[in-house]
Amino acid sequence: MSFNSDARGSNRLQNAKNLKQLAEALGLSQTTVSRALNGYPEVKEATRLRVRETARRLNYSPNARAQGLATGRAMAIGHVIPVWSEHEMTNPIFGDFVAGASSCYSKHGYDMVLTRIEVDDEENAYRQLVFSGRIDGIIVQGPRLRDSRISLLKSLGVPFVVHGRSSGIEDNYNWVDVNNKRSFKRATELLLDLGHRRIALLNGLEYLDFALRRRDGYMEALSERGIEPDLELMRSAEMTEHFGHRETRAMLQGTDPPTAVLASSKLSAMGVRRAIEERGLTMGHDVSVVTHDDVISYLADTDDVPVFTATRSSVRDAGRLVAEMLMTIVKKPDVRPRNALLETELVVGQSTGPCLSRRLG
Amino acid sequence: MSFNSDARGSNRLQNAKNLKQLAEALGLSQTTVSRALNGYPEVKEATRLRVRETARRLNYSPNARAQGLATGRAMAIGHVIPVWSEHEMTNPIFGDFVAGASSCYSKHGYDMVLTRIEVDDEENAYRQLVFSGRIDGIIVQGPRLRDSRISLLKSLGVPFVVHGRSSGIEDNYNWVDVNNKRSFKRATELLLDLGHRRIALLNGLEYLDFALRRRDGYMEALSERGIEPDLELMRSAEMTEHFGHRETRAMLQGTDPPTAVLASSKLSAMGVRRAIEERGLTMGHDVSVVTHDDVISYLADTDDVPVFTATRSSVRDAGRLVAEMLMTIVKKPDVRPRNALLETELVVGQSTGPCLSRRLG
DNA sequence: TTGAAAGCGTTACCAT
DNA sequence: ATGGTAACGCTTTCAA
Repeated sequence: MSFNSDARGSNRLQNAKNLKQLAEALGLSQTTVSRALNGYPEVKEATRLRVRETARRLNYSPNARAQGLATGRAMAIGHVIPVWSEHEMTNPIFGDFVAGASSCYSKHGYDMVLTRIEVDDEENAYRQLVFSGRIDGIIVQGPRLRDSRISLLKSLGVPFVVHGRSSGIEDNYNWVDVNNKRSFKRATELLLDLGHRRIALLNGLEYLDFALRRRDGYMEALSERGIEPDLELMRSAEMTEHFGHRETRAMLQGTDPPTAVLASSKLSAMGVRRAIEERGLTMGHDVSVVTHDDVISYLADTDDVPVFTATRSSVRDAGRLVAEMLMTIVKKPDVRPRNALLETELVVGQSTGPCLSRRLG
Repeated sequence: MSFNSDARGSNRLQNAKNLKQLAEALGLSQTTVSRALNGYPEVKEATRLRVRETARRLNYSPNARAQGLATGRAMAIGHVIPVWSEHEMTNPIFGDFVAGASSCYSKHGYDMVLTRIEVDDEENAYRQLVFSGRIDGIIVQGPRLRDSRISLLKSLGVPFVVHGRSSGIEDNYNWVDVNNKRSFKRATELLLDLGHRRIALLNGLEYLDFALRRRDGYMEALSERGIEPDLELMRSAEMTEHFGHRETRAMLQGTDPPTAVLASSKLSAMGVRRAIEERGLTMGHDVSVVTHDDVISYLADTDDVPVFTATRSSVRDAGRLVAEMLMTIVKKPDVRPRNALLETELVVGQSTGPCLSRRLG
């Protein structure tokens, strides 16, 4: 019946699975169709419209692999989750950070590729990732002290932005960071001003650079007031609820317990709270707690109650910012390294908040 | 100077950027090298070893785009973040779920591609994603009532697994879900057994299927005890801390406040707690709170204190399971639809826990 | 056991 | 303004 359906109604095709079919249906060459679709100026406006319309009607959508092969661009950014053999290191902030970053990418038409990389053969894995051609740029998470990835990625010639910094690296590189040292110094000073002398620090894993900076700030504040740091009050591990609970309990059972706790994350602060309440003590009365998530700004999230927690949106903003920076570099690779130091703001309302209320001494 | 460097020291190349160069360095054809690297049986073992060694030495790594173009496989799985124009819907569980899933993918050598899709033109976006060839399979998150994506993806012929279910869909499809209805029914019954009659439900957005199921369970438990549900006590929105705080405060200010709150997420439960304490009431004494994250099992996370929270690892396990299922389907597309209903377990320790302690009546 | 050559779906260069 | 054709880097027949 429908013999020769090709010659007669060549534009009555159901679907165009590739450029060739679409071009045939239109009676145009692949070249022209490609140009029309990609907005090249040399194509007649009428043609462009007809091409667009037909492409839509035939449900055509380009093959990203082939596009990438031809252009050298992958239209995707890689985020790497470092995996230690011991612990999995799931960053509690991860979700919001990713949400912010990916919203930026999608604005530019980019995708986000998540890869887990074993820290053991990191070098090889990054090399493979870069040469696989799946990505155009990389976000480096959780930089360590003198992190070797920075020089590696530089030598590979791939655009990258580091979320955080790596102490001990002389080279220039792109980074976005929070002023961890300053904010922990200020938080410690705040507690000192309130009369506290036994201030505990529940820090993240101290091979991560941000944790080192936080400890520095804490130590500096103490030493400037002539207070000897007590190693009993300085604990460091993955920032889980369990960690906060365990260490706080241990410290409260000690001979000279802390009157304040500086917790490195919201999650561990929850554990701190639990330990305090278990002991029949009251938060903000018997023991003060200051939380610090890896954030841009500390905000009171309602008008009348000051709380010291990372707002979800601030983390998202950090993701967005890092991504935005990478986008500009990817699109214009010859820009010089840039960086942004986001000052942490401690917003303290009334001293009647639930966490931090008691003035000692 | 180094003219003809190609012919003389052909295997003294620094790096092989593609198969061609590697083959030249080895004095073999691309075909043989490809076969050697991909473990085809017809290649001599000595050759394979030599090829592997040289590939390593010359830092060769295959181009995934070209591989994908040639094989039709992308070695990547797509996760879609649905975006409503109004709110961004960042699932608090997202991070751990992704961590679990990606650990499964990496075990199989797959990557994970995150895409944001505007709910407005969902159909088109999914179609593009599939035909772009960037992915071999899709994880569907946050299914709605009679979710149209299921039939769409089926018709597109792409392997997919749904995290959750969609009520009203007759078709078979692959899914992994928690027994939301049953667990909320049991949680409600638990509170009823303790003598509570005014039980509030802080539910997630009720166009999401899981929230509907939870409400069903809550309602069924009430009706079986002959209790009329009070719409004043049933609130539904995105599960944020702010939501928990706002609604709880409103309810506690009402004429007939609840004596117990069933919160749909840990985050909103934190808000509930804050509202309770602001009012000078005590958790577990004046008001009981049961939290339910979207989890597999409810576990007491220490030996001596029962708490009703989602453990992070359980969410991770869910991600792993969903991914594992998709992997088997992707590798063997002709398997029949399968699904898994993960029973929620309520572990209740002593009734002396911080959240749920008071026996009324 | 090895190799030559034809795809895979695009884009980009060079004509016209 | 449009078309032919050669890349892009790999896998996979088909031959030898």
